[in-house]
Amino acid sequence: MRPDRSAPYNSGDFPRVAVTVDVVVFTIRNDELHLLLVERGQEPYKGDWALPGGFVLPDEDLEAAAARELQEETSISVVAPYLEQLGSYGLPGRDPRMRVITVAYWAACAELEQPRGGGDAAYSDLVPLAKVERGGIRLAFDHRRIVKDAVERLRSKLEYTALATRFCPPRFTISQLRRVYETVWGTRLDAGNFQRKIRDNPAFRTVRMARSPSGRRGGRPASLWATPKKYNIKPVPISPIARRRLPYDDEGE
Amino acid sequence: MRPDRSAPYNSGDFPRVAVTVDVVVFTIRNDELHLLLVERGQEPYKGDWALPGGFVLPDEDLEAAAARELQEETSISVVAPYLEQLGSYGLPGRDPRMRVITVAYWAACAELEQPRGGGDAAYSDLVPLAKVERGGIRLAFDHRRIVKDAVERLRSKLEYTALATRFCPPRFTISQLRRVYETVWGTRLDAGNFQRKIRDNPAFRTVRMARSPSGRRGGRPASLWATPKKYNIKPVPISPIARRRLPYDDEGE
DNA sequence: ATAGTTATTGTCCTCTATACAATAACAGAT
DNA sequence: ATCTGTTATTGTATAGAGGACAATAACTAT
Repeated sequence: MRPDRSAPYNSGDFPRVAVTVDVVVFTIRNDELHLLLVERGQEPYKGDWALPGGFVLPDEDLEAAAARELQEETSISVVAPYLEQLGSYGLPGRDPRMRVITVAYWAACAELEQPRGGGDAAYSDLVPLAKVERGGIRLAFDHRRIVKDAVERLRSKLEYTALATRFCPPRFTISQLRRVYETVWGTRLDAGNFQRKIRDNPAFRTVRMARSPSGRRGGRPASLWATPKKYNIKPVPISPIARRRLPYDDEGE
Repeated sequence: MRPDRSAPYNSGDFPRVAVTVDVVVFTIRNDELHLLLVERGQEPYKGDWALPGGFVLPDEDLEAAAARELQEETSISVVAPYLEQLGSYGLPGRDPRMRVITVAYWAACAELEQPRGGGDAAYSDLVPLAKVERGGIRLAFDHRRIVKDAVERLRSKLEYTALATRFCPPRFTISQLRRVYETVWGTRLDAGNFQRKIRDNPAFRTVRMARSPSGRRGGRPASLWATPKKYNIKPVPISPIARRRLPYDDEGE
């Protein structure tokens, strides 16, 4: 007997579930991809790390809820974050207390301030993704799975959008942008070819007459580029070593 | 005042929402892309068409719920359907009766039986997508939006996966496969080049020694291919006229 | 055998990605 | 000022992918 969608609702004739949003917040710090996590102060999973998140409010859109969680956890310093829905996770038992379905989002932010420890929410911190992937961090609920999916989405999205700019300040050089790709993909890219890719791609825009100061060690000053408003760009593989693909592995029929 | 995720739950301390799944079922019939829709027998939106869907049961995974809805609506005839989560839709007010968040899925099926009219659910039918896109079908709730997103995902996914095979019977010819691409994308593809793409792509597998009978009008018999187990393939653009892309349109900075 | 039809392979040509070399424009030391 | 080291940017040559279109193969029907 399933409740029929087309029947009139009687309050209480549908299963009781709670809906939350969780956000995987990515940022780059010291040329390393980081994740924003909060330490759980309560059971279950007390002492483990978790994604920032919480209930969706009665009159709040899902994306608004995700944006709110992002704001609450990162204070004022978020400059034009990119926020996208990742998917929903609702395995029965993923939360031992009750049926909770979570709508996961992920965000890409330029340099974040160091999260202040306590406050309303639990203690929060930026954690290197490498540490999480290596298993050096205990994650609550099914958050490891969510992080894994988010990372895959992020890496893949760099290939065919201008999203990488969201990890950069409003004005940046092509070298800085290249570092983003190299950091997120864990590869090295040919500087010359990368330059050309960006220059010729209409999704990326240069700022006239603007040049960055030369670095501490000299070097020709680079011209400055600005983050575009939209992220979809011609699906031009960015790079010489375009992201390494796993070998194809369809086993038999 | 937001309910804090890390606080212990008291039953009732979280907002009351219902969670449903809706499924966008695609199939190809007579070289035309069709959608499975059900006619609503109750208010709201009585008489309009809606996606098949319903509540998620208390101990049911989201994907299981979607698979169940797909089964219930298509009877036994679904051969190895492809089912994937599309995303969640939860704008307050999308259902006038109460707060309902729906997790949308989409499916690609080989030829379906003609849906039997009444039964447990409302009257259901296969509707040409073209008719929906043209506005010739009134869709309930935000289902038009969901369909739009699903169509975009489907079209895009054909580009870099072997998903198109799911619209074919277990054994098919390359020409049949090409018709799938042409139908879904609304384009014409060069038969020779398409042939080569499939032949050289390790994701697609031919069946040794098997040949299709020649058509009613003669013609060289084609060799037969089988649907692969996995769908991810090298991201080789399938085609000469690889799917038309919209021109890039980032306006100013 | 001939014509009509569909499947499959060949050919040529253009465009793109890549490796790698060369040049440009700076800082700092001499 | 000149030289050296460093970073940015442009050039060049080559291999490969994708596409237009021609040619061949293998059937059915007459």
